[in-house]
Parts: sequence; structure tokens; C-alpha cells
Amino acid sequence: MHTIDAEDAACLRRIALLGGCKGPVRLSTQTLGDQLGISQQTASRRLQSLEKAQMISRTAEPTGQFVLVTRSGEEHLRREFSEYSKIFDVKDEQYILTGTVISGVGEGRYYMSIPHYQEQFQKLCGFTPYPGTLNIKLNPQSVQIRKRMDSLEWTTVPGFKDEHRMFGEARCIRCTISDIPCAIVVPGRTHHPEDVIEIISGTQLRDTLGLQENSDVSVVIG
Amino acid sequence: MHTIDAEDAACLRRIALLGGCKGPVRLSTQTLGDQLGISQQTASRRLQSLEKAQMISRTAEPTGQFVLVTRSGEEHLRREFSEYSKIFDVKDEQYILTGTVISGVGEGRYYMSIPHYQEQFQKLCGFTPYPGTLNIKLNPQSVQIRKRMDSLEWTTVPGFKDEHRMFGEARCIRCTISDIPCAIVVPGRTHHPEDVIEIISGTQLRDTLGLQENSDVSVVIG
DNA sequence: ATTACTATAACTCGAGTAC
DNA sequence: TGTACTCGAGTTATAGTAA
Repeated sequence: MHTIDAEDAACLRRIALLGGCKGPVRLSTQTLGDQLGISQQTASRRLQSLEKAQMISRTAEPTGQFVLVTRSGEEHLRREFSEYSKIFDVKDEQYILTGTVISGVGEGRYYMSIPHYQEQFQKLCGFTPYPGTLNIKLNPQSVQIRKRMDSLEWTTVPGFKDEHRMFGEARCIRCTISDIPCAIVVPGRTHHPEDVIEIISGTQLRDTLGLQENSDVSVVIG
Repeated sequence: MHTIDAEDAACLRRIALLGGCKGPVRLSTQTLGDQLGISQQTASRRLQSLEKAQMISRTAEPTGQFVLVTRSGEEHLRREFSEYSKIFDVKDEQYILTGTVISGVGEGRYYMSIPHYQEQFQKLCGFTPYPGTLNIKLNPQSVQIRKRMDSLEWTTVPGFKDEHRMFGEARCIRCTISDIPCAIVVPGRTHHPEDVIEIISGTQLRDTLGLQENSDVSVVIG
């Protein structure tokens, strides 16, 4: 199997864009060079290289040449095409946040032990939350990803009032950690640091996943 | 607009395949080099080059680094993806963005009242823009659709310079709202929130369509 | 373990040019 | 017009290292 370098691949793609997969195209080395931003000489060399690698075939005419992408040339292009398909197909709604486990202030435990919230999360997320939250300090890049996630659809967990006080609403979004269903919870009122997220789940994630302080975790959303 | 060479592009594609568009990926220069068939040193240089071109961002950890494909990196990949789609005749669908009207900061009004831009848009879109833009907050699904649209053919409106300052370039693409010809305009330099689009048209869309704050709108492209 | 610098060897580019 | 050769300048890769 012949293999070609990235520059030759870009050249092959250009030829295909000009119709080289469908039939022979008249293509001068000067024209090709102009389109790729390289010299006529370099374009000529590229064509020789692609021909040697059996990615294209050429027929010389006194007035110029005709170029055709061969079967293996097309196969090469289709393999690259499928790489892009992989990059973008699944991707659309999926986000991954990475960070490390840190200890919270224990507020999460308090709220998650309140029956109202337990019922609501059961209804909205499909699990009764373990009374406690896993706090994750996001890596700086994940903070950016986290911000983009504000444009996703979050579920609102309504607040309520008992005889003593008001309990605020919260937003949550379903996610998984190592395929365990979880949810990111953002309290409505308190001002959360933007580089920390709180995770709830039906089990105690620290034990289930063997997590300790500073363990690396990946949270998959969507 | 930054541009990158074919080798760097191959490197960017590899990072995306490893999940770099979804979230930060831990990636050593050695591993990357192995996957691309190049040396560790060269992989290191490629990452530096991509970082400089703002196609990726990196965070260093003592144990290694995390790499993330930036928005313009993803846009680059989507443009290449669309080239392959053209080669293999994946038919261009129609795109529909839905969202609600929000008020902008009035910047649009300023730019659309500048004769240079008015002339350019007249030439490129077929109407002289009303001095003002309609800002639409996209619903979450439409944000995803909007991203895919990066692979469509956008018209570039060149920037210019007067005696006082530089005016940046912009991209636009024709569309319709309730069959009224419009265009989505994206300023070249400023970093736009990804869930908001700006629409220009020959008429004042708010009045013509009876739109108010939070009115639902559908934008049809293609 | 990492990343990335420096030095040098190896390539690649395009000007000039032949056909 | 074409394509493609040679050759010097410039660029890029890797080995050897440092941090």
C-alpha cells in the first residue's frame, strides 16, 4: 500500500474538488499551483508523486494533460472523509469535562438529604440522589467547555418553602462518569465558582469509582 | 484569519479524532508523534504551531498536557469536512435556525450605517441593509445546527480603513425570515457568543414582521 | 515522566531553463 | 502554451540534551 504525505493529500483533494473523481479533468501545473498557493514546479512534482503512489493517472496531450483520481486515490479520500464524519457525527451534543476531585463544604450533603429535592431529582434524573455531591475542580480548558454548555437545555428543579425557610431552585443536566448516570447540579442562588461543578448520582461516586482527593475524572454530557 | 499548512492540519485532525473538539484530551508529544509517524520533537513543534495559529489551546500539568481544539480550529475542520462532502456529493440540506428576538448592544446599527458596509452588502446580498441588526438567541439545538453551517460557503465582506481607524472584515450568508431576504452577519474579529446570531435585511425586520422582544423566529438558510 | 531547545543533516521549494 | 529537469537557498526534521 502506497502512502502519501499531507501536502500530496491536499493536492489530491483539490483535484477531486475539480471533478477528478468523476472523470478526467484538464489541469495545468500552473493552474493547480495557483489554486494551492505553490509554484508551478512544485505542483508538477506533486502530480508526479501522486502518480507514483497510484493516486492519480495522467494522459499527456500536446496542449496539456488530463488528470483522473484512481480507485485507490478515491479510497484514500473516502478514508479521510470518514475521519471527519467521526469527528463531527457523534460530537454534536457531546461535551467532556475533565478535572480533579476536591472536597466540598458539605452543603451538597445537606440539600440532597431533603426529601423534596430527592423526589424532584428522582423524577427528573431517574435516580434518587445519594445524599452528598462530588465536587470537581475543572481543568482550565474545561471551564471554557462548561461555559459553552450554558446554551444547552438544563432542567430546572423548582424550589419550595417549608415552615421555616425558603429553598431555592436549581438547574441540572444529565451526564455520566465512567458510564454511571449522574447529573451536574447548579444551585440557583448561591454564586458558584465557575471552575467547580457538583455532581449527584444514585450511588456514592467516591466509593463506587474508588476516587480520592485529586483523582482525575471525566464527565460526559449528552 | 490564520491559515495553517497541510502537516499541521493533519495534526489537528488527529487531535479532533482523539476527542479534542469535545473536551480537553491528555496527549503527550510522544504519543502524538507515534500516531502521526513523526518524532516527538516534531509533534511538539506542530502543537506549538497550532497553538500560535489559535487552532488549539493547551494547559500544562506536571505530568503532561491537555489539548483542546478551539472554536476556530473546529471551524477549520468543518470547512475541510465540507470539501469532502462536495467531492462525494453529499447533498446540501436546508438549514433552519430557531430562536427568540433579543436586543443587541446597538453595534450592529453603527456598522450598518457605514457607507462602505452598506455598499458591500448591497453588492453581495442584493439589498441595502437597514441600519440595525436583529439579534436572535438560538435555542440549544439550533446552536448545533449553526456550528454545522460553518462548513457552508460564506461570503466575505472585506474590511477597510479610513483616516481614523480600521474596520474589520465580516462573513455573511444569505437567508430568509418569513420569505423576506436577509443575511446572517458574523463580525470577523470580535468573539461572538455562539448562541446569538445577527440578521440584516433591507427592511426593519422588527416592524415588518411585528417582532418584539422574545418573539419566536425561524431563519431559513439554503 | 514530561516539553522543547540547539545544532546539524536532510529535505523541499522555486528560479532558471530545456524541451 | 505545456511539463519537468537542475541546483542553490531556505526550510524542516531529528538526535542530543536541558529543564
